[in-house]
Amino acid sequence: MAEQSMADPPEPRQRHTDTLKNRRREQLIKSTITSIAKRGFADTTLANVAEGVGLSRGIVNFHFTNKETLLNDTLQYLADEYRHVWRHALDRAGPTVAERLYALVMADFDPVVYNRKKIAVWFAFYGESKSRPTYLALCEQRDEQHYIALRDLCRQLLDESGRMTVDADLIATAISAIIDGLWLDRLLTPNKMSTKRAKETALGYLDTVFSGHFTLHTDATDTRHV
Amino acid sequence: MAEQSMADPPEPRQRHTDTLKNRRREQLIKSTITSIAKRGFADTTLANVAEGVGLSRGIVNFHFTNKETLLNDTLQYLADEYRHVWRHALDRAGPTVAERLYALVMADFDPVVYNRKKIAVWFAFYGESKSRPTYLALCEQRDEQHYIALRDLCRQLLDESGRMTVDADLIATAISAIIDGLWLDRLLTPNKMSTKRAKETALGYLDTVFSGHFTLHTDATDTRHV
Amino acid sequence: MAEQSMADPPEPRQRHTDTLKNRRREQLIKSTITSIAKRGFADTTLANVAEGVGLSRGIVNFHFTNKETLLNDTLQYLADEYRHVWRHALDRAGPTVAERLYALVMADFDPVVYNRKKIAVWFAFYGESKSRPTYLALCEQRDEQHYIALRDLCRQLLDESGRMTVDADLIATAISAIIDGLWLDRLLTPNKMSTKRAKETALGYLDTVFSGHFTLHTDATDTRHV
Amino acid sequence: MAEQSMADPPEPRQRHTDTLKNRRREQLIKSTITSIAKRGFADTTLANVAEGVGLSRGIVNFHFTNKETLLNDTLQYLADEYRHVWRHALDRAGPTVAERLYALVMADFDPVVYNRKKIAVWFAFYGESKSRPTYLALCEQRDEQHYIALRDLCRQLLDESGRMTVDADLIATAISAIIDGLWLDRLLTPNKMSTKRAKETALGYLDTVFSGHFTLHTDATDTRHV
DNA sequence: AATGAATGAGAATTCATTCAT
DNA sequence: AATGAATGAATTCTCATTCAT
Repeated sequence: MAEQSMADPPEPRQRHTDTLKNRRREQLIKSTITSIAKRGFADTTLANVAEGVGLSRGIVNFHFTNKETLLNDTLQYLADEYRHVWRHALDRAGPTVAERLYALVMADFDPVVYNRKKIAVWFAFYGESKSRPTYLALCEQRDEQHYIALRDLCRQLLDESGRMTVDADLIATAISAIIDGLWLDRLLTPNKMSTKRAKETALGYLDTVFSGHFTLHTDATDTRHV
Repeated sequence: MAEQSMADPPEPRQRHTDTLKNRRREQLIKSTITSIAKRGFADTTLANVAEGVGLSRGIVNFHFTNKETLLNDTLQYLADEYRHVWRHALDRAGPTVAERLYALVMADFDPVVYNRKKIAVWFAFYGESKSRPTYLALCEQRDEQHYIALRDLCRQLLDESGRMTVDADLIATAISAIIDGLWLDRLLTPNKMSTKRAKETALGYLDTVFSGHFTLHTDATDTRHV
Repeated sequence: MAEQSMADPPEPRQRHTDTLKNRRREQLIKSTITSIAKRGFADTTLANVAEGVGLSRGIVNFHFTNKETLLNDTLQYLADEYRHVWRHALDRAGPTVAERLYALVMADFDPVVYNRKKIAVWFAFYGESKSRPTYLALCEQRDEQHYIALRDLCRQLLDESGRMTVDADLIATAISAIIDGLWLDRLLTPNKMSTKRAKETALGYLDTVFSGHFTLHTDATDTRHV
Repeated sequence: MAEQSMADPPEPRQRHTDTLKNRRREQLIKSTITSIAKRGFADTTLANVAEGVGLSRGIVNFHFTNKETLLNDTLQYLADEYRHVWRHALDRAGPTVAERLYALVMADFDPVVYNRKKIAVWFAFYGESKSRPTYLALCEQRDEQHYIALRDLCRQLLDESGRMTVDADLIATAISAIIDGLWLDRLLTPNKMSTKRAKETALGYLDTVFSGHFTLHTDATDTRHV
C-alpha cells in the first residue's frame, strides 16, 4: 500500500548518475516526506518509510546506514527542490527587474513547493532545528541564498526609481518574512488561505513598497484545500 | 539539577487556586518547554522532564496521566501566556487606534514571548500540528484571536483616515505573516536578527501602509543572542 | 525457568550496601555467567540473561544501561571472586612459606573457581580480550596480582634454602602457566582431568623444583565431570 | 583494502588440488583469522571477511554455504597448520630422543603458530568451545595428537635413563599445560613475554625434570611485540 | 564465479506506563 | 504525594542469507 507523493519535483539538480540505487534512495526520501507530512516527525519510523515504498524493513539501513542520514538527506532534497524552483523561475522571468522580482516572489507559491504537505515537512524540520545543528545549517542556508537574490532585486528596483536611500535589506527581510508567514498560514489554516489570496497578500506588500508595479497576473491556479 | 526557564511568564491568567499540586503542574510544564527547546520535540522524554524539576521518573504520569496530556497542556500554557501578553499590552496602550495597533504589534516582540527558546517550542508544535488535530486546533485558535484584534484595529485606522475601500483583512494578514516570519528568523538565524531590527521591519511595514504613523520608539531593549 | 549458578561465590568483596538494586545486579551478573557458559559469548543475549532471572526483557538496560557494561561488570565480578579465593586461602594458610605457597597454588583448584562453568567464562573473556581493551586490562590485572604473590613466595622459599641464584620469576611464570594450562584442560577435556589429577600435576612441578616439600594432601575433594 | 596475515603457513598438508576455487577458500579463511584476531569472534561478520579479500558481500555464502561452515573450516585450517608445524619439526629433528623432545617443544614457539594473532584466534575458539561441540572436538583432537607424541617421547627419555617408575603422563601433562599457559601469557601480556623468555620457561621445566639435557639453543629469534 | 540489492529474523535499546511501597 | 523498580511494546540497527543478473 505504497503511499506516494503528489507533484513530483522536477528532478532537483541533475544529481548523481541515475542508477537503480539512486532511484531507491529517492523513492525512500519521497516516502519519508510523505510520512512526516502524514504522521509528523516524531512518529515517522523507518518501518513506515519502508512500507511507503513497499519494501522490507531493513531497506532504509541498507541505503542510508542511519535514520539520521535519511533525515538529513531528506532535508537536503527539499532544499535542493526549493532552490531549483525559484532559480528556474528567475531563468524564465522577463528581462526587467520588476518582472524578475515578481517571478521570484511568485515562485514561493509554485504548487511544487507551496502545498500543505511540503510545508508541513519544512516546518517539521524547523521545529527540530534548534536542537539539531545539521538541520539548522541546512535551513539557514536555504534562506540565505533566497534572501540574497531577493535583496539584490529590491536594491536594483530601488536604484532604478532613484530611491537609493531606502533600506533594501529591510524590505527584503519583510518580504521574506511575509512569505514564511504565509506558508505557516497554509499549514495551520489551509481553508482560510487560498493560493490566490496568499499571492495577493505578498504582492500587496510589494505594490505598497514599489507602488504600481505589482498586481496579481490572472493565470494563477488556485490549489486551495491541498 | 533542575534546568529552568528564563523570563518566567507573568502568571498566565489567574486560573486554578494556587495549590501545591498546581505548582507542580506548572513546574513540569516549564520543564517540558525547556526540554523541547533544548532537545527538540522528538527527543523530549518524560524522564527528561522529571529530571528538569529534580523529581522522580514516575512523577509526570502522576500529575498528567499521559504524555499527550502534558504536551497538550504545555501548548495551552504557551497559548495562554501569549494571549496574556498581547491583551495586557492593549490594556496599557494609549487611547488612540494607532497607539493600540502599535502596542499590539510590539507585544509580539516582548521578551516574554519573543525569545529563541519559546519560539523554538512554538515551532516544534507547529511542526507536529499537521498530524495532531489537538495541536492544530490550539495553534489555529491562538492565531485567530490575535488576528481578529489586529484586523479590527487596522479597519478602524483605515476608517479614520477615510480609506474605507482598502482591504483591512489583506493588511492584517500581511502583518500577521510578517510577525510569524520574523519569529522564524529569530529561530533560524538568531545572530542576524536583533529584536530592534525585527521591530523595525514590522513597523516599517505599518508605516508604509499607514504612512507616517509608525516609527520605533527608542526605549526598545535589544535582547539579541538569546 | 531461572537457570542459576552452582557454587555461589563467597560475596566477592563486601561491595556496596546490600540494596535491592544491588541484589538484582548480582543476580543478573550470575545469569550472565551461566549464559556465557552455556551458550557462549557470541550467543548470549540480554533476553537470555533476563530470562535467567525470570524478569522482563528491558531489565538489563535498567540496571546496567549497556550490554557492554554488563559484560565488563561480569568480568570484574569474576576477577573479584578469583582474588577473594586465593587471598582467603593465604589468610587461612599455615605460617611457613611452603605452606603458604601450597595454599596459594591449591586455591586455583578451589571448586568455587575451578569448575568447568567458571573456566568456560574466563576463556570466553580471554577469547575476546585481544579486541577489547577493557577485558584485556581486567584479565592482565587479575594475573598480575596473583603472579606477584606467587613469585614472592617462590623467592622466599628459594632464599630459605640458600638458592638465591635461582630465577624466581622463571619458576613463578612456569607455575602460573601450568595452572592456566590445567584450567584449559578442564575446559577442553573435562573427563580426562580430575581435580585430583590437576592438583597432582601442579604439585608435581612444585615438588620437582622445591624437592620434597610438596605432595598432595589427601583431603582433596574431586569434582570431576562438572 | 585486503587486510592480510603475517607469516603465511607452509601450506598445511597438500590437500585439495590447487584450483582457483580452493585459493578463494583459503583467502577467505585467512581473512577470517585476521578478522577474529582484530575484531574478536563476536564481531566478525561475513561482510568483514569478504571485505578482507576485497570481494563482495555474498561471496562467503558462495564458497562456504554457511557462516558456521566457514568457522569450522577455519578452525580445521588452524589445527592442520599447527599439526604440520610440530610434525615437520619432528621430521627435521636430530636422532636422539632428547633432540626430538626438544624439537617438539620448541615447535610450539615457532613464529608461524606462536604469534599473538594466531593465539588470539585459538583462544577465541577455546572461548566458544564449551557451547559448540564441533569446536570442542576439533580442539580436543588437536591437543590429543600432540599430547601423545609428547608423552611417548617423555616415556622413552625416562626409560633411557632408567626411571621407568616415574609417571610420564604427569610430566607430559605438565609440559602441555605450561605451553598452553605461555600462549595465554603471550595473548594477555605480550610485552612481558618474549619468545626467548617463553622458551626458557618451557625448557627450564624440561631441564628440571630431565636434568642437564635442556637449555636454550642460541639461534632463537625473538619476535616479541608481535 | 561473482555481484550486490533485498530480505527478514533477531538483537539492543528506549521509554511511556504501571504499581507496590 | 512521590518514588523508582519493573514492564513490555516499539524502534533502530545488524547481519546471515537469498537470488536475479
